[in-house]
Amino acid sequence: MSTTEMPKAYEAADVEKKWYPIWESRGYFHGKPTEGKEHYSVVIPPPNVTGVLHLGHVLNNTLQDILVRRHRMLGHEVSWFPGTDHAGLATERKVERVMLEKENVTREQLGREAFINRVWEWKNEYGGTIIQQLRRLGTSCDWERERFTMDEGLSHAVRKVFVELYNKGVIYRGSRMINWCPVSKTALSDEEVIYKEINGKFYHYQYPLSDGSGALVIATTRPETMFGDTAVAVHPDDERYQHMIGKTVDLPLTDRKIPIIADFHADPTKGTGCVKITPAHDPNDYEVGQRHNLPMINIMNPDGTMNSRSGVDYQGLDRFECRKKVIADLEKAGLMVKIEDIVHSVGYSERGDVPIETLVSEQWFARMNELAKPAMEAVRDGKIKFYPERWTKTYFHWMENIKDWCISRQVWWGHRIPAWYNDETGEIYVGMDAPEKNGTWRQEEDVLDTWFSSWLWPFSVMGWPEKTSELKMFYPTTDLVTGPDIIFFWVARMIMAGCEFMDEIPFRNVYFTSIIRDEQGRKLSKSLGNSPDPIDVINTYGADALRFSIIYIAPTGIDIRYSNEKCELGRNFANKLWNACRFRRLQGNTSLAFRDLNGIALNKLTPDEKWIIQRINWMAAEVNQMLDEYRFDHAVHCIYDVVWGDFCDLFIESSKVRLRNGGENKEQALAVLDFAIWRILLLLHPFMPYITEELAHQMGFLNDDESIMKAEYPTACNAVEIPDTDEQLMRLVRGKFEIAAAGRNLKASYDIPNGKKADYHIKAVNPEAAEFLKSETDSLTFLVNAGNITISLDGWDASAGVAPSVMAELGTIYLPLKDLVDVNNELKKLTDQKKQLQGWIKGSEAKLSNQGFLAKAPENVINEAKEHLDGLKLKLARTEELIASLG
RNA sequence: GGGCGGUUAGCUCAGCUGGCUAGAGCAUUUGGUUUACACCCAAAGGGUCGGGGGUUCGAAUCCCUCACCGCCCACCA
Repeated sequence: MSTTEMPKAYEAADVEKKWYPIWESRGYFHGKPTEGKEHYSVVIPPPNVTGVLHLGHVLNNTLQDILVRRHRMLGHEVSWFPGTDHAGLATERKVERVMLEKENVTREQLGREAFINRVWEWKNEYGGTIIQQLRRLGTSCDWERERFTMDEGLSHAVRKVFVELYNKGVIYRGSRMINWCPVSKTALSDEEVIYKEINGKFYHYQYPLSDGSGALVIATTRPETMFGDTAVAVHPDDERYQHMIGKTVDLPLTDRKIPIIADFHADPTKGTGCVKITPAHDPNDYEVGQRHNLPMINIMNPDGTMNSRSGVDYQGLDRFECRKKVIADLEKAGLMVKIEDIVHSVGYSERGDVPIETLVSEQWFARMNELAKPAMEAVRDGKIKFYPERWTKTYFHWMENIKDWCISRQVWWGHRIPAWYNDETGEIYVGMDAPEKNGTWRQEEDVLDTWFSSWLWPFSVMGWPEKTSELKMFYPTTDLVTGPDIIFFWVARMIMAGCEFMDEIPFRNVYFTSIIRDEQGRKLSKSLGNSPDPIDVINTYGADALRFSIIYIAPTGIDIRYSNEKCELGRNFANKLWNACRFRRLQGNTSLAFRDLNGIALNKLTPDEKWIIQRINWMAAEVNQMLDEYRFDHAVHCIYDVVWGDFCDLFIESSKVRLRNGGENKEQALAVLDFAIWRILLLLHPFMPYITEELAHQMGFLNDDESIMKAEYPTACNAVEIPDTDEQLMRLVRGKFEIAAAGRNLKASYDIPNGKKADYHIKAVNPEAAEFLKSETDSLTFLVNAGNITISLDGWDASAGVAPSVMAELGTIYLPLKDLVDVNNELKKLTDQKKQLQGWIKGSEAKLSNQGFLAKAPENVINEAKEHLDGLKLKLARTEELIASLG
């Protein structure tokens, strides 16, 4: 135990720096598979290896750390599997950008192999940033088990899964309509496309009939795609165009003729009812093309410029430049009819932030509908539970409509698809390693979608496909904590992968975190500049303060409005706790024995002491229950209220009397303080790991080689039973504090400084209250900072001077003020009070004379209502008495 | 178009399966050098619980409906 004086204010920085390395080096974070022990495990949602910590990570990882630390203290064998994600496209683009800025080199100039080496170098140098930042937060990850999605082991798992699914026919290669990002020049999955409402134009223009009998007017938002048109469609039942079906039109700006076809896709109520069909560049048109056997003309290069099929005048133009030229040329040709303003949604690439192109391309896909079935069942059966439960709805909706997953990406950084082509024979070989057969084999250039490794994470981190003891003891994991934004990307796919490859769900509970927004409700983003750096916050307020605050303000299931100032709450709380401990230290005699009330005769405890022990017991039960229900914010509120409101404001204050008096009482008081503090520190540790560890040592509760991390977590089961502690006693203690507050209130109302001692009289409501209050006179005198307090069953004798009063549960407290009080004022106050009481009584009586209420309300509610009415009547009587005494 | 969430004090939010006079923090006002803490203490003011309807003895809470805000999915040639 340190013997140095505790500073007046808690300084987080030094404490945090001190403890983390101690915990880590002593191996406290490491979980070992152990037969016969209860195991608890969590896998981290692996942050991007290029990432830096943001508040989303803070919330997410604090929640996991709370779960993990608590389970460790409950005596379970715990492992929190950490790691990072290679984040294919994101990382590739980041390194590319740095290379371009610093050396003016593109990845193409460098070549595939050299570029990949560069990414590895970059990863090795900067990839640890977020991992170090997580340590600052205090997360107790099992770092010995840290993994990276492109580790050899995990890559092996990816290849194995790919080969297996290919052999089962789940994975196939095919030419399909996909989402294409012209900036990243790669295919994207449907989930990587973000739709934005944008202001656009709706162009109406003519396609002249080839026989010269007139023209069709079509309407489109994308005129530049007309070079890929292979038909114009009208609805089969559309009267206006019946006679034209089967004819052809001259496609303007080209020398092609295209047919007019009848297809129900054409909506007579939209635009002109005529729609141009571009099968190679629009999903709906693709379907129409399939139905009518239309040719597909791809008119675009991978970078979004027009190719030679667009004609010499347009080829090479960017798609949006081309649009302008097409419009101008149509106008020149006199074919443009009108241009309308329109708001429509356009798909954007998540990474490139440019409009994507839908086009037909040769890609690798995974059929998901069969994989989805057992995964849906697992959630439907309750084997996997979602918190909040409503997210199951989103899950089912997606799973029921699941589409094939485009898993190939035209980037270099990632798991290269284990497929080889023989150009001579046209064979395709898919296997764990390159084919040894004769002939020239060329490996597939594409890599897999990042999520194709993430979906294996819960078992690949444990060494799958090897049959490891980790898998045996830690799989399935218990809890998963993640954001609802990746329910499709990750959560659903992990469930499918677990069911498919492990024949077992990957986790039992999924807790979906809130999304953090700024004070105006906007999403946090770098470009808006409204995304605070958590490391700055930690430096300013402390990691514990950040953790505590963010949980305190995070409602379950709805968005959080965050601002740095809100961390003051956690900082202030930490400081409050620090000073409560500091107060205890200043009393001397810290003893290890006291933390467990050893050597203290429990039957001699004072009512206050019994009361605080009960409160602590209650808090322990409550916190555990709240955490079992994943109601983190409630758990934190509960601790805050009991520690600040009950322990500091009431108990510590009232204990000062006993401490001052010394003797046996003092030792007992110290022991109860120690007991309360120790339990508070234990309960709080998962939320505020640093300060609780520091204080546990400062207070002498632990030896230097011990840690609060390894102590037993308080629960309802290990609560301390205190003799002669019933509800009635609790009520009396509460009542005493209430009277004290009433006494202070009187001083404040009459502008008497609290520092000035004043005499009081208390009229107790009954002999029991009188007896109790008398036994607590010292305490009351101190709490009110009174001179002299008389307690009896009689009211204040007004002949001795006017005494304003306040009523409380246990009695009425009078502050005799002689000439300082205006009697009329007092009378008015009391008359108002009387009126108010009469109003309440009237309401209460009305309720109790309501036959319906008496007949239908449950008995306890009726009894409570009666007691309440009695209480009101008593107060009214007391009020009338007071009025009479003044009159 | 379909789904989900939100609307309670000036602000941010509690309020569980309906049941005493709807709570907390911040902010505001007032007072305070009581031997832990001004990152503090004491006290005060402030809400017809988004509108309307219904169920019920009783509704912030359950149902219907409308409005507004936000998110997700589908679609918008």
